[in-house]
Amino acid sequence: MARNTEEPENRLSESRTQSSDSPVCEILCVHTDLIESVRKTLIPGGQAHHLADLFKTLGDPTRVRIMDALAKNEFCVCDLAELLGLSQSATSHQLRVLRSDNLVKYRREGKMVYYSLDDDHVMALYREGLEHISEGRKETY
Amino acid sequence: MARNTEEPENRLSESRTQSSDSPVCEILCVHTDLIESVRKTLIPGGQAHHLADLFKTLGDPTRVRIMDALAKNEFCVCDLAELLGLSQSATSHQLRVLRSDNLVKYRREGKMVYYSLDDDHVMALYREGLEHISEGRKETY
DNA sequence: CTTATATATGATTATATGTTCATATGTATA
DNA sequence: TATACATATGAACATATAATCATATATAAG
Repeated sequence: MARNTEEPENRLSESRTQSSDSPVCEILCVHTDLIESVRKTLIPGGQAHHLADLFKTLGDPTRVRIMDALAKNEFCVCDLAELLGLSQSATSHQLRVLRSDNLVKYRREGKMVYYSLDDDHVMALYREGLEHISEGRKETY
Repeated sequence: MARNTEEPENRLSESRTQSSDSPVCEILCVHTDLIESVRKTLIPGGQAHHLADLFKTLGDPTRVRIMDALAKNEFCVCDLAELLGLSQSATSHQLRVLRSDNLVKYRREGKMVYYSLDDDHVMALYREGLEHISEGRKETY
């Protein structure tokens, strides 16, 4: 885990290399060893991109509302559109985005396609977000 | 919880009102009662917007990498910039975004400002996302 | 007060993206 | 095959946003 309680500890024992020639700290300002040690544990760029895509997919009000509806019941596209006041096209486009990140699954039944959350894991992710915003902060909207 | 296992149950006992006059299902195609019942439980638009903002904030590779670094240690802005290969300005801008959603907190120490994850809850949210993408799906990148 | 440095921020620009419109695909039925 | 309808999708457009650049603010030291 991270330590962010009291004072910086190992932080102070670092081999500082304050580059006093650069106007803004271009090379590095502090804690070389710490940086090098943490650098090895960082998420690879590809994974970061991938994870960002997942969150980005959830980062749209329409898709949140779709997720919220599907968290309560499975729905066909037309029901979803009616329920959320969206066009059929917009709904389908958004479902496609959710599908691409494996957030929802679907099953065909005749002409209709029923969508639902992909698994309980997705539900957990969604609820974790809900919890965060329910902590009494950022009372906008 | 949602039921999305076997066949639609209550779904079939609905008072269908298939509008056979509209070319594309504009009013509603199916399951009127279900829709009305679920509609009452839907997340309010403001909250949906708010939650989307939270996810959107996490939906950028740079911010994911910042979160990842802060999940391991607190860092001053300059360290973060060096660690992630970002400009000071870009780093600061992104930290501002993370701050606005209460994902990170900071403390001042002299000229420097140290950032860390806001709380363990944020860590849980981040890890929930990490888990999702680590399930062997979407092996792009 | 002046200088130096760490951080924050406004403006600009290039890129990404959500919706709409039109149309295509898939399925059922006559 | 032809028609109807549920869903999917490509193109276009308007809006959002991340990085850069320039500059402002904040703190420390002289």
